[in-house]
Amino acid sequence: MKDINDTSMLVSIKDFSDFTGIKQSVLRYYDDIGLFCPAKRGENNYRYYSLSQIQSIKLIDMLRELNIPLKKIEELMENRSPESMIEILIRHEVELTTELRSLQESFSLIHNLRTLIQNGVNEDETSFNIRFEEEQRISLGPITDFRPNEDYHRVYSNYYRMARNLRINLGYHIGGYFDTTEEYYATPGQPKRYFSLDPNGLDVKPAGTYLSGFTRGDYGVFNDLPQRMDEYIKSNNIKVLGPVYQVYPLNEVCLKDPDQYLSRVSVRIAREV
Amino acid sequence: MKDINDTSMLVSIKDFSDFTGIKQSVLRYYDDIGLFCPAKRGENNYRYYSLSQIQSIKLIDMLRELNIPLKKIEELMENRSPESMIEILIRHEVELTTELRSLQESFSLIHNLRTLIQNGVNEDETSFNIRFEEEQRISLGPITDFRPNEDYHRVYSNYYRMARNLRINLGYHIGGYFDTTEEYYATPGQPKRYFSLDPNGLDVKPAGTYLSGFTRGDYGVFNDLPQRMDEYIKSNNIKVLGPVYQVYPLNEVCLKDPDQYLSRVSVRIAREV
DNA sequence: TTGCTCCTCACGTCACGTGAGGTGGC
DNA sequence: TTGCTCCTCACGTCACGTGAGGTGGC
Repeated sequence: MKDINDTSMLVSIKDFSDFTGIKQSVLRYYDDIGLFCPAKRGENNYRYYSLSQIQSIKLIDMLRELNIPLKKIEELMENRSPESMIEILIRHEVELTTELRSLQESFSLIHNLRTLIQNGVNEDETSFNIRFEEEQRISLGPITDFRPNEDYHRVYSNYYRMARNLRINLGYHIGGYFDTTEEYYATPGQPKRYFSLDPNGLDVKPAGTYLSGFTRGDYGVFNDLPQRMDEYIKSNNIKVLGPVYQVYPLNEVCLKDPDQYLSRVSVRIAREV
Repeated sequence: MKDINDTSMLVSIKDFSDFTGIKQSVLRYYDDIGLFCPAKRGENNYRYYSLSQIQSIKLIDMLRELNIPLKKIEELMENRSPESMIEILIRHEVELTTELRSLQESFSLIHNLRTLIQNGVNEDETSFNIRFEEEQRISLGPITDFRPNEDYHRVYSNYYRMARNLRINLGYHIGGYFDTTEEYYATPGQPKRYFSLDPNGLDVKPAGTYLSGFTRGDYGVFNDLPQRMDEYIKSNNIKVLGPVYQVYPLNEVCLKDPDQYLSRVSVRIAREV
């Protein structure tokens, strides 16, 4: 007969693992390094955990999820007191909020990227299309300083360097911006500015009706898209309003062959009547 | 003279590391295992990364943050296509939302715990106090089946087992609940129910004025608190309204010595006139 | 020459995961 | 006896981190 008072609150490693979701191997490891030991050892050397230990291991697991090294956690649990615990918990409330913000950032980055790729995949890239587009937040970079006939490399590099100082998030897709279609036709490889599709950006690509055309090829390759767009606009009597935006819905993020990259050039136009 | 077109978009490992926030050692490691290689190697074997690789490494870093093994990520980048990328991104948008939810859960767990401990630390535990308390969500467990004079061990264990099936989160603090003060005075070691301080719980501890008393000691120890409370209520002519809640603001989570655990018993009363 | 960045190679480390081989209660 | 859970010990592994020792351009 066992002493009920002693053992009914004690559970085997399997049960404790089931209760808490912490793997048995992890529990054994924590015991080995002295971080978290079972309340009791049986005569057969079995580990027995008390139910009230659940809250402690949950706390340890949370601190570990916050990437605190086990050594630190051990130190902390060794010297625990209400005051020190409060201090630690406050610190991690703060860290958790920044964690949450960074996860939300990741989410919007992934979401943005997917939407962009889907746009590239779903479009009929052989012809122009006209569509209403919602307002989109972006980060516009400074005015570029292209020399005549210079390719994009130097200026684009500078954009990257400046972007860091301007706190422009370079994880988002980067595109080219032109003030007018004329500017685009004249120097299609030399955007007036670069911009980042950052949903927290301070600038905005306005909502409106946009005309979009496509072409395949590596960065800097625009083929005959400018001429085609000019002709299309003229022959359809389209009234062009806003700036021109160039993005690469399909680039090295989802393609290996640069010749297959897909760029889209879109310009805001007056709504058809 | 170097070919500007070839190198101006290329940056050293240090610059690339600075741009992206990915450590040099990590970049070398990714190159070693073939996950992410520099766009070019110099004649001196230096690694040169192209700026357009920033988006790719950002994506890789995000996938890694989602705990995807590098082997999988490599596989994925190796066979990347717009379609496969869209699929992966959608899957991780879903995972990120559950991640976000679990972080929020962690946050409320930590916040709850801290508030509880702070209550324990800040109170004058030698006397009773009367205070207004906000409504608090909780998860009430089923009615307990104590035998006469039985201690809490068996019943409390059963609560834990049932809690799992009832989807009560055992990470939150657990307390005892009594319907009336009489019930508490009669059997202070045998709550009518147990409950969890789960902010997503379906039950509620109502807002109102509460009388609280304290005592030190291990789980199940109540000393003379019931008598003291009875006397206090009678001699101050307090009108008792609601149920009695018992919690342990200071327990093994923040203390090593069980004799120092602090329990608080609070009961809703009519507001003083 | 000096300082700086870069390289490879080898070994360490952190937090486990995975058997292998054996015990013990129903 | 069988199946199940538990144990220890040793080794593997994943994703790096950390020198040691050496190169190369301004």
